[in-house]
Amino acid sequence: MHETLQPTSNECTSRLASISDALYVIGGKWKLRVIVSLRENNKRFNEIQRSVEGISARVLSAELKELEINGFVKRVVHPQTPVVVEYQLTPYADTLSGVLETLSDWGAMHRNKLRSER
Amino acid sequence: MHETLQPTSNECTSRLASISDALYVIGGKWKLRVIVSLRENNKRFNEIQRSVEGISARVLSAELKELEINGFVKRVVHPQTPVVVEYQLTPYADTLSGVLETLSDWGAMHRNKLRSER
DNA sequence: CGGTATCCCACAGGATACTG
DNA sequence: CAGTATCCTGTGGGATACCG
Repeated sequence: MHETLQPTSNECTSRLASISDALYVIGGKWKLRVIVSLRENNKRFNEIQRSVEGISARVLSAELKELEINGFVKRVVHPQTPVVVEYQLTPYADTLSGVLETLSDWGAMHRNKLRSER
Repeated sequence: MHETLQPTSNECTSRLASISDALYVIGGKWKLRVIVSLRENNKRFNEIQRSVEGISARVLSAELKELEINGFVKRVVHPQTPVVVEYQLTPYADTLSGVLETLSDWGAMHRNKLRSER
């Protein structure tokens, strides 16, 4: 059961498909950033918008809807006055922890590499 | 040194930045797919194009250039006749292994989840 | 084969204004 | 605050043709 020295072509072809599957739901410019913001305990619409630099209300609204449809986010309305809306990550969103971790670790490493090169 | 139960807000803010850094170079529709294809030992232009479903020559050409600029790919010309061009992943591209692995694992898991739900 | 050149357009997404 | 509506632009990227 030795592994990962050099994956076979078939293994890699399926990797290509799996990567595509992943990118289909969490790809794009904003999805992961919004999720990370939610993990940061930004739960309110405007909080999220402020923390995700550059996203517009219209786009954030759309992204949150997609994330909800795909089971990552739950929209909770607290019927007080004034009404408070809260976005929560679902347990399913936690399955992304590994992805987020390796990606942000890599991003940090890459940034450091660039800095040290200049 | 316990960790990762609930990251602090600051840790997460920097995660947001790191994720953005990562997405800046490997985000977008094609970058990771092209890299995976190269790992699959597709080294020739047309091989890559055939394996990455849907990519056009123009776009693949542009992606390969960006990947080269960012240090993931090396373009090697073998001066035979006819000339053969080969694209190779650099050692630096290997630093993406973890990202690719978690992402494709997650993609496979997600696909299975969707299938079992229908 | 390994691309480049052109042309074109759908659509992601920004800006701004507005609403309950 | 939590969005929606409108309008508009940029550009990612497809199609096709062509070249050394």
